[in-house]
Amino acid sequence: MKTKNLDPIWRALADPTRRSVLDLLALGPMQTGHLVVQFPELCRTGVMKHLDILQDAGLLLVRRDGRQRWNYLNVVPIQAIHERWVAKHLQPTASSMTRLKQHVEGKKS
Amino acid sequence: MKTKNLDPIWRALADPTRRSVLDLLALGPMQTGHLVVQFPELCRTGVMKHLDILQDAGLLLVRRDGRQRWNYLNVVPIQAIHERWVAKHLQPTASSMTRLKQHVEGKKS
DNA sequence: TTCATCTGTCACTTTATGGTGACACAAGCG
DNA sequence: CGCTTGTGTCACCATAAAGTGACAGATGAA
Repeated sequence: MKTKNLDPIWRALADPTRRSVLDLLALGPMQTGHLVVQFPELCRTGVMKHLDILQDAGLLLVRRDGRQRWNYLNVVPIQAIHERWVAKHLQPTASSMTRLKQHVEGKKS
Repeated sequence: MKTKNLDPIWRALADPTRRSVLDLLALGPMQTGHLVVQFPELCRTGVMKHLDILQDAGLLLVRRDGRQRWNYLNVVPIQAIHERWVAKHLQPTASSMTRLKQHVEGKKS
């Protein structure tokens, strides 16, 4: 497998509005219009631009049904960031999770 | 404890250069000048602006020694992001780590 | 068909961000 | 004292990004 670039994912996650969108989608898929009304301080076009960025990052999956568009959360990119960056930096600290993992695996080093 | 805002942390992590800085500091503390030469495509001022942003996010700790400044990596904000955001989103998927954890703990639910 | 609804797209403005050069300053060293 | 070294700071520029209104298209209902 080729090494995917994490930059678009980081960029997408940088914005608080986009993270709110992901939080909403974590509750279940939503159609665009219903997602827009969750952000009264923004216009529809503004929200849709955020959705585009999330989609480009692979965090948002889209399924069309008639004239409605359903937006799904995809956690795979989050997992990629976690495994290829966050975990790497937290490893030296020996967090509870990694310590537990090493304990179970029978400490190889 | 009051709920700290994660926004500056996300913003700091959004830039690839800043993530490279953190990668370097993960190897050990460095003084600013030595950090600057690691980025030949940037000028000193540019690197220092990145350091400022990292410092504001709490990802970078500074200790002065005479006319030299030593930059330290601080993983606590990364841990905060992991615990208060990443883990929350990865939980429903039951990643290998969490599945393992639940297995060991004797599946409470 | 006619109309309302949901979505897509375009041009545009404004603000934030990344990046640079110039200057200033204090700490060491001769 | 002078001089170099390592930082700090300021004004400035170019570009990216957030945000908006207007218009167009396609679907579904009456």
